[in-house]
Amino acid sequence: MATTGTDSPRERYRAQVRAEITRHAWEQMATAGASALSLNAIAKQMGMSGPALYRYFASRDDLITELVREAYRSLADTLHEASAAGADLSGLAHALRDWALTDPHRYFLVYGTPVPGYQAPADTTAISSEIMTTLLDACAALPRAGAATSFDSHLEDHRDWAAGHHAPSGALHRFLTFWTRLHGVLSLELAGHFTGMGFDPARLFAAELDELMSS
Amino acid sequence: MATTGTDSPRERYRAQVRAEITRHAWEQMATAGASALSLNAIAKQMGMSGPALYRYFASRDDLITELVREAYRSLADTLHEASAAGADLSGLAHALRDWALTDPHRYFLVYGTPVPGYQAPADTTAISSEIMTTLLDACAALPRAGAATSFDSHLEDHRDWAAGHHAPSGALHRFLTFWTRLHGVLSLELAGHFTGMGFDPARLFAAELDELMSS
DNA sequence: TGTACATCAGTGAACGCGCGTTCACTGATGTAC
DNA sequence: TGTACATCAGTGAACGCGCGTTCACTGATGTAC
Repeated sequence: MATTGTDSPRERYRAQVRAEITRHAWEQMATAGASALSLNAIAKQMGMSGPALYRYFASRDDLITELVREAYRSLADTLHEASAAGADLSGLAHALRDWALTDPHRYFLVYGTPVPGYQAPADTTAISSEIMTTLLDACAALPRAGAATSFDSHLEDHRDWAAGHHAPSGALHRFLTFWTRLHGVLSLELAGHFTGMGFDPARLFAAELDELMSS
Repeated sequence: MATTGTDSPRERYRAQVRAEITRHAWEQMATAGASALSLNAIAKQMGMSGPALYRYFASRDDLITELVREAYRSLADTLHEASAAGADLSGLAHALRDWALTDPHRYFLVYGTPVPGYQAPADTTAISSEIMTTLLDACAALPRAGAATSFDSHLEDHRDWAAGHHAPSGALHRFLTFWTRLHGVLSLELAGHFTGMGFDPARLFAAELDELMSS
């Protein structure tokens, strides 16, 4: 027993090839879109035969699931790191924006048009709530300005989703507006709906963020 | 010359069949998603052979283009009608929301994840600016509250997109926040990102709209 | 009103294509004594 | 250190499938005199 099962040469090799497969999958997605993802095309690009990929992924759906997982994991890590480096809610917003601009297709795979019939695996919802918690912490750390609204009290009655988090309902509300407003700007920007309009989307993002931080 | 060329029986029949094709196309889209749209499947559903559809659409891309056009046209008409019936910006927001909830796939076809390589035809951008104009009118009709921001003056320098509209930059700003914020809530709601969270998305939408109307 | 002709909707066969996936196999890599 | 065996990555052939699209055709509908 020189090496453990999880670190044997073969396991390491497997992990490398798996990573190379998903790397090519991301490239192909950026070129042809999420729906055009093809195992055979990826194999060809890697100089392998098509069936070879079945050593690494049980099916095409399995590969897509892995991509979704990678996308969630990457965003959660990005926010964790920013938070650990002392970023406040504004810092997290910029980390989110940078992450989205780095690879728009990755962003859309998580927050874009849903694929009918595709059901996200359980562990991605766990990562999703990691992301929520990080953002909620940052929201709760901000001083509360303005009076409580009727939506605040509605949230007080429906706060199960903020699993165990003790943030006041004002922070929950701020988290939701943070999420929806920044997603609104980002997704329209990434989808190209501002191209040709002339103004700088980064400044719209900044303006929305300003209002979020001071409300 | 009993009937004009645009109203001959044959032309009328053509228009009917075209409409039936797009009707089935929308159904298929709701079931299997935009990328799974298939001419052969539509033909089968209509009890026709596949090649028959080529009398009505030159190609699959041509059909998709028609769907995009229909979606834009439908939204523009919806907002026009609401506006003509005396709706203010808040009324337009509810018309938009109702329109989106009626057929989420239609909404996503216009504002969702872009299909790489697909270029919208010129006339849809014309309809798109009809939509903008209607919303801008409603924004300009609202009293301006709050001081001008630096983003307002940035917009003053880049207002070409508001083609010929004489709205003050504050109205342009309000239009952009209207668009991005409501799209943020709507798209996340329609994509199912709020399911299981417990709160009522309609109330979040209303809360955001309240803030838009009073800022 | 009736006949001759043109238009055009729809069919069925056929094309090439790339897809996901299976299967039996070869050959290299790692393991056990 | 060397041999015998097990594991497993990758291949090539093959499967059935549905796709978009073309083509030559039939038959019904509309038009012109």
